[in-house]
Amino acid sequence: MPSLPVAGTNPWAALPELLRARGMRWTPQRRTLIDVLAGADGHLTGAELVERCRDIDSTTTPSTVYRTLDVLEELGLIRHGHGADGREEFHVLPTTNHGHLHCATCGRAWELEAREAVGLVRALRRGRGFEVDLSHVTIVGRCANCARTAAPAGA
Amino acid sequence: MPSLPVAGTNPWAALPELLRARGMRWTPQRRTLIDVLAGADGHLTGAELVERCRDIDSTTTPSTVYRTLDVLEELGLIRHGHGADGREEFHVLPTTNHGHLHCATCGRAWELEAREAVGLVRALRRGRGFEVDLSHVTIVGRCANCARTAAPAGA
DNA sequence: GCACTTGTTGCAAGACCTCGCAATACCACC
DNA sequence: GGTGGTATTGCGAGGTCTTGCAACAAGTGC
Repeated sequence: MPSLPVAGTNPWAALPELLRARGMRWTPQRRTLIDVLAGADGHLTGAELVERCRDIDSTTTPSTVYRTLDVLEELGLIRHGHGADGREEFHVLPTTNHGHLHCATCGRAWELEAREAVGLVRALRRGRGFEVDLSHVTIVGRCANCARTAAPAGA
Repeated sequence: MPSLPVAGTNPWAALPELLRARGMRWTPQRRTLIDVLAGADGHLTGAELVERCRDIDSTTTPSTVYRTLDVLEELGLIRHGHGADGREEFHVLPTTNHGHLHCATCGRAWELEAREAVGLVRALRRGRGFEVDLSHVTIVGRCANCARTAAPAGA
């Protein structure tokens, strides 16, 4: 299980050590991706990440970025989920465990706080023994704005 | 909004009429897809559907299948969501509105019944005015089996 | 400082899905 | 049954992401 860096310190700074401690390596390509991640919090798609890495180092290849993202996720530094269109979305430094809300009409996204989902999480645990990974959850629907504008859905 | 065929009748049989009533057309390609859908209930990925259509008619092209699926979804005959890996999953004849539960470890999937999610749905409606589209929801986590086998997750 | 081990990279191929465009063929109407 | 409008198809190109493989280079020990 990921041993997260001490809270309060800059987790990116500790990454080279963290990698080496696990027999992994600190490479220029990884540094590039970290630079991008450190400078951008919030939600990013895989493609965006690749593009920003290319801005810094034009030789960046997608496979390296995606593989490094896997590593970072294993270390607990990022989380990924899937947006409403199934595209990957990465979330930097998930200090609070949360899911996502996605409006199918306007495309905007919000964070779904753990306390909002606690009922569902508990119900599934009790009823089925199912452990929800909230960070991976994307709830699709219609936001207040779009629900008002459009006619209410039939079903 | 979709005017569903009368409950109890075979909705596939009514499809040609339903299409024509909307100025749409009944084509051999669509018939092929319907044959596949009628013979397979449950959850299917887009790729699976394409493949099965090719078994019947080897000239089937993916774009046609995906476009027909869009049409069928508009008519309310199928629903699509995204599995844990972000791949599209189609659900045939959604008689009950439900979401999906997906185990990230073993890959199995279950249906998430509306009553299990009612708390979340209500909370989001009250708190944010957000209307959840349950059929599009996939909750990822670990099923009872896998949760028992593996060490419990840290967070 | 140098050689070695092996984790990483970059490439190429491929899977899945989308989109624009020209050709086709459904089907409403006469 | 023939005709015409237009929904639909098939193709090709493109975008996102994954995987296998050979070559490379980070970090270790001498």
